[in-house]
Amino acid sequence: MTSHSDRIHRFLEDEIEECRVEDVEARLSELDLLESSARSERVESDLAILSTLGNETRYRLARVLADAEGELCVCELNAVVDVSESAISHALSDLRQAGLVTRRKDGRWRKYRATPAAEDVIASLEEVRR
Amino acid sequence: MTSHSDRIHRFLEDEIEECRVEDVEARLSELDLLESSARSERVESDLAILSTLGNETRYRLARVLADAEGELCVCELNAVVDVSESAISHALSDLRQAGLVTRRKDGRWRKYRATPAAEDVIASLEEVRR
DNA sequence: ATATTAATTGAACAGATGCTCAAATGGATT
DNA sequence: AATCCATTTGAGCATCTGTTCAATTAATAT
Repeated sequence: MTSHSDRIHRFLEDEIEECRVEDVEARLSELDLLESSARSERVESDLAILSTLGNETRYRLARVLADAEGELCVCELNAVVDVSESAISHALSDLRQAGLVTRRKDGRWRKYRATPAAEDVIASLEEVRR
Repeated sequence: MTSHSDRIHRFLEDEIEECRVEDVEARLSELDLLESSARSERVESDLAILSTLGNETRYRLARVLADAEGELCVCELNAVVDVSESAISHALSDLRQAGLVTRRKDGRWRKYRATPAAEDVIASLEEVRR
């Protein structure tokens, strides 16, 4: 920990003319503030969303559901993503847990739908590409 | 593959009154269209962004950089994220490869900055939370 | 030139992840 | 109730990931 402070000290000496212990401490607490604004609750939920979508099978399922603008049956998703039924079921379960899809039972069929969260994140990626 | 078609056939029989082979084929090609609109080039870049941000160390670094609204030195990031220098360096390298941060050399210091891509995706997660 | 320091790179390894197979569940039909 | 079928669940396993340690690179200072 002290080695961090030392390095910050030398860094600040390069950046500003004079650097005192107080300056280092001030900078460190600014940085702490930036970090802590990433509240742990939020971090957890963001990480769940990002890491869940960061897998090809789950990403494709989420995209198809978002693009479908309505519900799709598991059997339809099965026809579209090329892994086993079991893998799709696992993937949908993960997506559901991350709040990215919802499920509705309809007789023996199960119908899934993308949530606004999934739509927003996917839309932002579209945005990123201009 | 035929088992998929069979299941879709039964599904469509449940959904609409009459279901012919053409209906199944029509539905399958609609689904194919949805899937293929996820162009492979795009899929690759989206997956890089999502899976890169979907790790706590990299996510925290990206957030701090995005919130900083300017560049930060590696030594500053080091003070903020609690893993080894080496791990931070690896993480920054991954973020850079995914187009989420840029690097500038300044003497012996290296300064990183979040890209608009990182800012957009992180902002969309903020949005998701209302 | 030599030493010091900031940052990066590569190897190695523990732990996480994502898939498939087999079995289980629960609705609908006979 | 017995069977069929869509989907889910759990176990097992190969692969991928993320970290640390040790060594390296490159810029500065002595």
